[in-house]
Amino acid sequence: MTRQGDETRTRLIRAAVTLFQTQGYHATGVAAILSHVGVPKGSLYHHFPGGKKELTLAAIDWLCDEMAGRFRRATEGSIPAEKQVLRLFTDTAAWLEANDYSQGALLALLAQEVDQTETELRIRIAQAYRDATVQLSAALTAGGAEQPEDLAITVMSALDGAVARARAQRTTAGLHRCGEMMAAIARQS
Amino acid sequence: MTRQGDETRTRLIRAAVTLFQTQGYHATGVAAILSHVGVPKGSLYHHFPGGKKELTLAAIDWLCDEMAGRFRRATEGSIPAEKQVLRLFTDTAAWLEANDYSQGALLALLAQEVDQTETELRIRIAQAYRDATVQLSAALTAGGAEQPEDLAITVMSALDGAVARARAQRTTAGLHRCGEMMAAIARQS
DNA sequence: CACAGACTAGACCAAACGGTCTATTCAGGA
DNA sequence: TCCTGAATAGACCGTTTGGTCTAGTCTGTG
Repeated sequence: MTRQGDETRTRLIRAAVTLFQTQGYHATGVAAILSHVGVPKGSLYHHFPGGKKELTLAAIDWLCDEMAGRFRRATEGSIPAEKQVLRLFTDTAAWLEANDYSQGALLALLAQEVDQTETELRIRIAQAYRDATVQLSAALTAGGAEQPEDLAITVMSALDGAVARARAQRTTAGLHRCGEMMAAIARQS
Repeated sequence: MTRQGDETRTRLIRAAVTLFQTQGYHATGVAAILSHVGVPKGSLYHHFPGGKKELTLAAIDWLCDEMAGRFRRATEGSIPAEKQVLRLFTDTAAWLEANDYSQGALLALLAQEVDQTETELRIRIAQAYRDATVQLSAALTAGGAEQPEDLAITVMSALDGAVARARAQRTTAGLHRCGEMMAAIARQS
């Protein structure tokens, strides 16, 4: 099997995720991704003949897997839904602070940035939303939530929106206040 | 007073808001804004010597005024907070459908797209968030909410996040489900 | 050792980007 | 009427964009 090749491939994907999350899709040129990885153009178009678009699709898949893993891990301990929700917000807040607000909510970003005519990308993003919802919903069910799917959708939406606000204000205060309110819903539902 | 001039100025701002909302900041070139208004480059740089950045600042201010007006109007009738929240979501859903999901949550978009080093823009966006929160908070207080500010932050965040999801999925289902959950919080808080 | 395919390397391209600059048109006051 | 400054008009500039293409370099296998 290709060793060096696969390594380069995943490094490109991870760089794309990182850079898309910091500045968005359109602001991130392929040159930036390349220089971030330290790889010439030929490599990118070897691994992703479809160019930036194909790399983006791979990046969405990668993110999807990561979110799924994160939610699945939350299920294992049978933590109460309320705790799960609260932790989702506090963890995200800590993550934002740790990287000085340079990262963000990738799905929400792409969902709004990507042109509606780019059907392939749009559908993949929609699918990622669905997958994440299913995973989180399962975790919340295990945590005793009553309306797990509605709760999952609401929590994810609030989280995405709160991340955007936090980045502009460079404070996680709103994220924490939002998290407590959402935890309160989880307690009663 | 300049008549034609001011007209062109506001048309440029409105076009910027519309286009930023559909494709984001970086995907919208000045040429696109110009051709949307039907005005040559000279006019833009006459009214906004600072170029794209200055136009964006004006666009944020414009949006800020519109949001403020919208929330202030909600205060007038002393509508229960629960109804206000629900209507915020249903109105937004209707708006999204009406323009075929071409528009979106501008503040959230800019907050995540704009580089952290662009301090001036970032601060203006943060200020817009604050202003909107104060206005919505006031409306919710008039509607009998107990923790109006926390509720305002949470509702705004959920709304922004739900809009992003709705655009990717081209459905307002999530928006409505999210809206009902948020209305439930408003009822109890 | 040799060869085939995976992979790297970067020069090169047309198009589009934000922005500058000069020329021209237009309206209102002296 | 003439003049002045606001406003329009668009050619033009250097840079950067995503993408192509041709060479060259590894590496595992026969």
